[in-house]
Amino acid sequence: MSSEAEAIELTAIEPRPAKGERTRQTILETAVDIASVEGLEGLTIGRLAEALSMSKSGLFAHFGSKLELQLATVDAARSVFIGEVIMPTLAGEPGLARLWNLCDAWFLYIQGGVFRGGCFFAAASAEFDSRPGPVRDKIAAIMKEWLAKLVRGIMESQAAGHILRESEPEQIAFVINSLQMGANWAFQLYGDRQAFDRARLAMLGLFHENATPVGAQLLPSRGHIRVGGDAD
Amino acid sequence: MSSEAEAIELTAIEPRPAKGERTRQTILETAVDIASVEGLEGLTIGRLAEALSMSKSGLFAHFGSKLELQLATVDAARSVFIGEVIMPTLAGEPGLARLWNLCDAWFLYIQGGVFRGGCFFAAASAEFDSRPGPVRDKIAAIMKEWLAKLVRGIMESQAAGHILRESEPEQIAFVINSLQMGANWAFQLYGDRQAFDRARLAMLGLFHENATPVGAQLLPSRGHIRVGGDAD
DNA sequence: AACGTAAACGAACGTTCGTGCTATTAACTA
DNA sequence: TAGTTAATAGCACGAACGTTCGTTTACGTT
Repeated sequence: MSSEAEAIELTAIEPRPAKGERTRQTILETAVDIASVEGLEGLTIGRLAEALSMSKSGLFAHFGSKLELQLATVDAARSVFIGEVIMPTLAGEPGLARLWNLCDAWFLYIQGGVFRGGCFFAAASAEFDSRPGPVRDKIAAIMKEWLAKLVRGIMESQAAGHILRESEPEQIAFVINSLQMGANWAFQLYGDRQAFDRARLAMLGLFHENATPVGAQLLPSRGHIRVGGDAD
Repeated sequence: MSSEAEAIELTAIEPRPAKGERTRQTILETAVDIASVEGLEGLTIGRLAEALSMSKSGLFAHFGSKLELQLATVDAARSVFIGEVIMPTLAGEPGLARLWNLCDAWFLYIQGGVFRGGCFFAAASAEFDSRPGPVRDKIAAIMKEWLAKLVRGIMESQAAGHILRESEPEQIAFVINSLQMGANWAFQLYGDRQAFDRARLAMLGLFHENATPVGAQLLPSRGHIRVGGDAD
């Protein structure tokens, strides 16, 4: 883990980051970009160095091993995800409206092409789901964070009286996540932008099924989502 | 493509397959197994040869290039999928019952561990969705076959009066596929067998939403599916 | 301005990758 | 059973992999 870096960051009284840390950040930005397309194994030190116009060895010294590079890359992707999806939806009071915004932010995150290869973690978990080790563990933990975030949002909506108490939060979270996976899959493989409308439509249906009357009023009307745009 | 092999198979009047074809088949069985775990890029000629206790060059001669090996492997996986999911559900008359059986066969195909790495095509499409070329094209085409199969099943159910005419088949097929992706993802990453129950439950809900009264009677009752078993 | 450290480089390592050759063995045919 | 073709092995190649080394450049501090 990056305990060393964090310890340094804590002891230091926030000076402007050292040269090394700055390039490390630059490296990781490119690493995330490459890994989202080529995968975390396809992310090669040589290729990464070439993309950054620096030497393999100079780059390598920042991480010490490929494994550490992969872990750092996953961490960097997590930061991007948090900044892109989580942070913008922290404002607003807990409830169904905020939950919908969170889900919507996820779609925007994919549609906006934050990662060139689509959802970084969908790709990474597919790549590492059969490769035991620290990388897999980290990816699994991060995705659990996301699922837990969804579950929490659903429970908050229940507490606010927006979602039926008898609905099971884990079940709803599973379906939300599945629709996101499905949309990302269709978009990546076919460039199908309709998939986002389909997923949103299905998600709206899911929410309406489980919403109380007061909760239902917080959702956009079904008519606002039209499945159209480019097929194939 | 395997046009050469097919031509040979057609001109011959079905004698027992020649030695070459037999070993080619053996190679592909192992190739599919490895690729489902390590991916189609991780499927290395050296590793494959070692797993089969044969020489790299001897194995290589069967395909002529890595690309052809990958294409043949994808084709072989398709055959397995057809034998495991499609064929068993060809019997029975078109309608909602058969459609449900088809979806159920898919879950059994994953739960049964037909491929060690889970759904071969889910893994393959995630791996190649950002790598243009013949392999990607083939995977995309095969997955389109599957989606088309689902759409056809839904349309047949509409024709049989089991599914509402105003329901859009493509939308339903998208959700079915998403739930399958989601279940496969959760099972591969967390070993979560509950995910199958969750996906089945959601799918049953989807079908009930879109079913006519007569169609609804063809579905298993919601109570038959209990979410339980091992959590992670 | 000079020093000490941190960062980047260039070259080389042992492997493994995919892909050609040329033999040699095994399988089918006459 | 002999002869021919098909199948497999052996070896070598250039390139790229992750990693290590010693050296050189650049930065940050007194």
